[in-house]
Amino acid sequence: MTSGDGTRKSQPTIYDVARLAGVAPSTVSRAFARPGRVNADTAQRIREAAAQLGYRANPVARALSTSRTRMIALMISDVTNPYYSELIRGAQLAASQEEYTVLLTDARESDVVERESLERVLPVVEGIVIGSSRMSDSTLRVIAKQTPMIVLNRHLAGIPSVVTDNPRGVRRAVEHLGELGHEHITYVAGPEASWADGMRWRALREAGHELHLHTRRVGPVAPTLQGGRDARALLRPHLPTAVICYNDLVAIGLMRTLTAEGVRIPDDVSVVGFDNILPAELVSPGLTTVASPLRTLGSTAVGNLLAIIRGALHTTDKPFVLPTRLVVRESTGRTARR
Amino acid sequence: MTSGDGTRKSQPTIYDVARLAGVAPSTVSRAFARPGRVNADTAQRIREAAAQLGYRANPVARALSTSRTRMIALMISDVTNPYYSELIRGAQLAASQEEYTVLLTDARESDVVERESLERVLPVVEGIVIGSSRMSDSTLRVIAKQTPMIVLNRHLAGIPSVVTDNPRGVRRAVEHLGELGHEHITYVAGPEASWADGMRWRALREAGHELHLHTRRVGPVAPTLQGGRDARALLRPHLPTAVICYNDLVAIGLMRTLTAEGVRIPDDVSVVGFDNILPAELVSPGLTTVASPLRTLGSTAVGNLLAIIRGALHTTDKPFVLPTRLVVRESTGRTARR
DNA sequence: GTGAAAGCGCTAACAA
DNA sequence: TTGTTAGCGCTTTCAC
Repeated sequence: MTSGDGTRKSQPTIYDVARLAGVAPSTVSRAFARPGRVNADTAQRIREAAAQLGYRANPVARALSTSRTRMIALMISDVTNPYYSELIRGAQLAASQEEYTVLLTDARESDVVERESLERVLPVVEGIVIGSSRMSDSTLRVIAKQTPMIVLNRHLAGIPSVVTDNPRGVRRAVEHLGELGHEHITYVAGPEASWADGMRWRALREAGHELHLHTRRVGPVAPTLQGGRDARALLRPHLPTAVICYNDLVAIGLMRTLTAEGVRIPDDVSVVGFDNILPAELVSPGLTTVASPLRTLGSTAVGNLLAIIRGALHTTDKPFVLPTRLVVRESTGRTARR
Repeated sequence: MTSGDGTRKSQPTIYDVARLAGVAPSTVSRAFARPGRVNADTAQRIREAAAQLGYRANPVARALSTSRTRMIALMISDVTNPYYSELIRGAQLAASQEEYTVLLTDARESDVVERESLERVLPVVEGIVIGSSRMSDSTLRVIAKQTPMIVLNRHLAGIPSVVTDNPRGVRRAVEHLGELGHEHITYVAGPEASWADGMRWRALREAGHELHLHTRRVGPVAPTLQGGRDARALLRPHLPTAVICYNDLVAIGLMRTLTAEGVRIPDDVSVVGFDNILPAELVSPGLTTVASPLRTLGSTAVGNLLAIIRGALHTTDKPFVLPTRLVVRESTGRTARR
């Protein structure tokens, strides 16, 4: 079969190798799959023949008969968000270690796109990690029934998950702010559907209570730069001295708006984010943030997924918790006011 | 076949649908592939049967018999680099429009990883776009012989490519600097293997010549933040008043180092980058940069690739050129010195 | 240890 | 227009 410009020489098949090596095709197959079950010298002949012909197994054919494609899907809401860069990297790392390929499905912040790309990808992959999704818990459960699945930063009873230790991270941030003399902390909330958002706010309230700091919640806003800009309006009429934002993007958007108004950070207001994405260290002042181990998040998820695919029965229903740490930069400081 | 926890109910096949609809399997196949060639009511029956069973064609089986997987590969050197975020987005956009899936292969800045992931992915895809690659021209040509291919920001005789209009962009940057009173411009070079680097430096020299500005080249440095930091040392003993960097990351790295030293930007030195990645607008001062239409770059590449796959004979050998534009922010200004 | 043969689910001739 | 029949390239019993 030809296509495009010119003829593509079709790859040699297992039959070509078999003929050249003087064995049956099934023996060739065996030689690759279970080298132990074939005579040493036969195997040698086969390997030589294969090398000579430049034989490469056709993964599609293999997948058809074994129904193992050696592909997994990673579903995220927006490739463009720096949050996912490191996560993708981690996922790829873990996958390639076991010779798996990861199919990125980017929802582009749209649920119809999410559905479509999922449908396209689902029948091809052996499992899926949900990096983020707009789908409801029940929809996800339906899918999990069909294919191995693991979710990130979300808790779904019965479905294995990997999450970051929000409570501890928040606690550290609150302590930090407390030490700097702040008495009130305002939380700028992210999407209500976000499990992490709920966790963060709850942890903040609790930590505030324990440490005798007042906490308040405004929002929700979109988890984007624009969301951060929008948050400015929610901070009127009295600008708080300390605010913790749903994520770094929101924090950065807010900081920029504030700075443009002439508000000084951290002198007038301290700002804290979540995740520690690359821009957090690039902006001025540098953003203090509760860092997630993004890369590890990706690799752990894939590692666990692969284990499940291999047949591991994930006994525990508890989420796999990854540690966070507070990265202190210049966006937080002792308040001049009050 | 079961796997993992519990039994996965196997998907209905074309045979199930055929039986339920009371037709031959091939008719079912036809009904989906060429609805025109089947009776309206037969088609209707088939569709109903399929819907009732929840039938979904098995893409693997389809791919095996047609040798069309509806997948293409996008090869990049580093997912973590913000440069690729928008590019990936564009590629996905164009691909999903034609119901193709894109396989991201991330070289992680390593040539062995690049080779491996390419090998794994090549037999599965119908074509490949080279976003960036360490491979030599001749190696790429060998691959191009086997599969449709399109390269970005690189010129390979006989292989279709999409590039950004560096000359014009550089020209605009130089004019801008000239208007601000600068008389010397230093170029911080990127990787020597980079085609874009050569283009940029050459265009800079030419523009400088025409506009009677002195130009100088230092480097090369790595195309990263660290590269930008390293570039600082190359700017001794006399800090130039204007520098153009290979890309935004280098420019940002350099700016940060400079700022940390107390050098004022743009008062002491003006800095220009390339690409206009997200952080360029986030840093302070905002980075003046020659913007590439990143998303369009990705979508154009994929669009052209898909056209070739469909059998378009790409008559022209000339690269497809995309326009650039100068985005002026705060990192450039009138020099105080001289 | 090796070969023969059937089959994975779909498409593509070729007949009818 | 529809059904019949071979495959696509590989894996996997099951004999030998």
